[in-house]
Amino acid sequence: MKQDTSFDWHEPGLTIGQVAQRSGVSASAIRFYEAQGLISSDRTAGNQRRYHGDVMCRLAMIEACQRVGLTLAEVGRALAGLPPGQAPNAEDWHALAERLRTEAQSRIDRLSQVLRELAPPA
Amino acid sequence: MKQDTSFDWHEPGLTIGQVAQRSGVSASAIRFYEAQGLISSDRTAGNQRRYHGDVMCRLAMIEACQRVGLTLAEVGRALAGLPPGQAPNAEDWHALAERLRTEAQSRIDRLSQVLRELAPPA
DNA sequence: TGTTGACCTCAACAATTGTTGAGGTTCTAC
DNA sequence: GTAGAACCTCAACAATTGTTGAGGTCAACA
Repeated sequence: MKQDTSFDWHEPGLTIGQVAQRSGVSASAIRFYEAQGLISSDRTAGNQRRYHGDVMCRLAMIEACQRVGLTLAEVGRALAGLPPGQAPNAEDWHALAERLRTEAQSRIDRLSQVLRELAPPA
Repeated sequence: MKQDTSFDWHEPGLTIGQVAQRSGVSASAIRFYEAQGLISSDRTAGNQRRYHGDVMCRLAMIEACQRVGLTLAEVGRALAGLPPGQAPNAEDWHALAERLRTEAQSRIDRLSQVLRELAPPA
C-alpha cells in the first residue's frame, strides 16, 4: 500500500513527525517504543531523531501484534532477533513473521477450543 | 475443602476458593472480574460469595479472550448479552462464541496481512 | 538574522489489570 | 462453643502502555 509515491526506503531522513503522520502512531508512542528498545533512530547533530523507512514496518507490526494480545515485551523479544537500525533482510522478516503468526494462531486455537467446550451441541 | 468428585453444574454452592482452585484464576482476580460485572455470585447470609458452575465457563472464556487481545471491557460487552447469574443456554453461548471467534480471527488476519506485506518475496 | 513550528527531555498523570495487606467476620469441624 | 481456615471490604501498591505539559532547543524559511 504505497500511497507514498516518492520515498526511498533506506533514506535515513524521516522525522518523528513524518513517521507519526504516515504510520498513524503518535509521536509520544513512538518515543515510548524507542525507549523500550522496539525501534531505533539516528540523531542529528542537534539531537533530533531521524528514522529509516524500516521503522514503518516495525510500527505496523507492533500494532498488529498488540491487537492479537502480544505485549510490547513479547514483541521486543521477537524483534530482538532482527539486525538493529538498518532494514532487515527478507529472511529475517520471514522467520520473525512465522514465529508471530504461529503464536497468534495458537492463541486463537485456544480460544476456539474454549468456546467449543462452552457451547456444546445442546 | 472437600475434594469434589461429584459436581452438579447448577449447584450454587461454589466458594470463591473452590472456584479459584478449579479454574486456576486467583481469588483476587475473581473478585475483580465481579466488580467489573463480568461474573456474578450469590451471597450467603454471612455475605460470602457462592458461585454457580457457569462461572467456570466464563472464567475460561475471559482468559482465552484476553490472550487474543480483547480487553475486559470488550469481554464484558460480549458477556452482557448473556442472561446474568444463571447458566446461559446453548444458543446464547453459541452466538457469543461466534462473535468472539470472528473478532479474534479478524485480528489474526490483520496481523498476517501486515506480516505478508513486510516480508515480501525477496 | 529572526521567527516559528517541530523537536527535545523529564516528570506527572491516567486507564487497565490485577496483588497485597490490614482489620474484621463467617464457617466448619471438633 | 471455640479454634482456625477461609472469607469479607477497602486502600495502597505495581506493571504496562501510553498522554500531557513545562521548559528549553533546533531547523527551515523569509
